[in-house]
Amino acid sequence: MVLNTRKTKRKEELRRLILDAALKVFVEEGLERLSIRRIAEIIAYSPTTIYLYFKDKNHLLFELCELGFLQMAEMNNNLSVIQNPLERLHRMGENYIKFGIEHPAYYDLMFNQAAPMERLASMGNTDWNNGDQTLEQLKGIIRDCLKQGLIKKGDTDSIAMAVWGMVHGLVSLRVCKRFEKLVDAGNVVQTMHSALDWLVKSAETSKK
Amino acid sequence: MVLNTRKTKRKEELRRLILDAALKVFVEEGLERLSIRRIAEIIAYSPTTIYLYFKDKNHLLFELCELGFLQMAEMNNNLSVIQNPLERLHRMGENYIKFGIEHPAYYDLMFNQAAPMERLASMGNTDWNNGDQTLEQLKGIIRDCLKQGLIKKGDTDSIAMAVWGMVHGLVSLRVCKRFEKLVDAGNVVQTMHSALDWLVKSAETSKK
DNA sequence: ACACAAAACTTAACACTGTTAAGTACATTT
DNA sequence: AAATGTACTTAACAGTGTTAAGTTTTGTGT
Repeated sequence: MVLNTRKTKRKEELRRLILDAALKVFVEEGLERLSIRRIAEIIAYSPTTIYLYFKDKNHLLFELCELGFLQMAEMNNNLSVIQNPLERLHRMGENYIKFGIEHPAYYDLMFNQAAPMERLASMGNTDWNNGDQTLEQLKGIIRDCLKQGLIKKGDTDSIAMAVWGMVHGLVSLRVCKRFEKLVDAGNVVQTMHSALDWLVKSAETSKK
Repeated sequence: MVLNTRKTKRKEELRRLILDAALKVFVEEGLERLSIRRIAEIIAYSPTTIYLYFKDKNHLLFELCELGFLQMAEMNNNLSVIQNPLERLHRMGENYIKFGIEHPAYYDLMFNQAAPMERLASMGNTDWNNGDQTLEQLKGIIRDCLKQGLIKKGDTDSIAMAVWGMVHGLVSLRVCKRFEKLVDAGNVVQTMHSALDWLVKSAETSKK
């Protein structure tokens, strides 16, 4: 028993070592430079050893994704203290943008790359826990906004997808290097925020 | 002179043959299966021949992008007949969604993949004509909306990025297979449209 | 302490990828 | 007919993910 846990612990340690090395490479050098052999080199093991801990590269990338979602969820811890649902919605959007700007490699992997989703597909798993969880949080906030009459009436799901779609679209354009070609490089973040501001303000019920 | 044009014509023909083959592969089998060797096999030439017509794979992909933008621009030909700028805005969004749904491989290449943009970067070209052109068209429509007081006052650029961001975000989530994991597969397109409807309605000045 | 079994790890290889240097075959010009 | 230039190919390099088979290390029971 004790031996068993110690054994699994050792296994967990190398697993973690692999993930850390992978993280380091793809954050510092980009996803295209993240190869099995490159990871192996860093942790000073043979490339094939990695396959004893991860079924294939997609599985490894998927777990990096999970780490990313963990970090994103952490970033949203500051939401609970905000009383006003509309403000909470606004802040969630700002958090999202912040995450994308600060962790573009993570973001790309979590939302743009095909590889991590292929892991899900290969296991017959049709739903996507991490994405769903974040979306549910967003929907909850929007429901609160609707309940309190802070935004105009509408279908929760449609509004949620509109809001998420917009922030994702902005971050995605930036991460995929389409944004900076169209807006002055210095203004990118500012433009993203003012677009979000406009959206929230548009959705708001005119109080008067 | 005549010889010269005939010669360049022959060159153009093989160029086009390569692009067509590339198009066929990446539309039917996906971008990851589009390799130089695969193209060469289809056109029955040696792989290296392709390098006589395209500097590298990024240049080839960039030109596929251009074809995509051409097609997208064609799709927007139906805008000019619409008198009401707000309706025109709405339709432009619908066109965008339609394009993304009908040509996911093209869309991925045009907006998500790094490769085509690397061509621009490698040539020191910092701006992005095709994207800019589409964005300018959008801005023009928004300016018309503002001028006629059809939407609430706001900065043209911010509104443009909000609108483009949203439709791009939705299409992008769908193309990258994040959408269908969160919404019933049958409802994807419908959800996208109702999100767009909500946005346009929110932006609209309440007439009464 | 020793033999055996199981776990951990490596070597070598396969089938791919983009890309380039060098060589060949053919058409055109002189 | 010889020389030049164009079009194309062969062979190779350096890299990728991945697997089968072999080796080394570790743990266990006697």
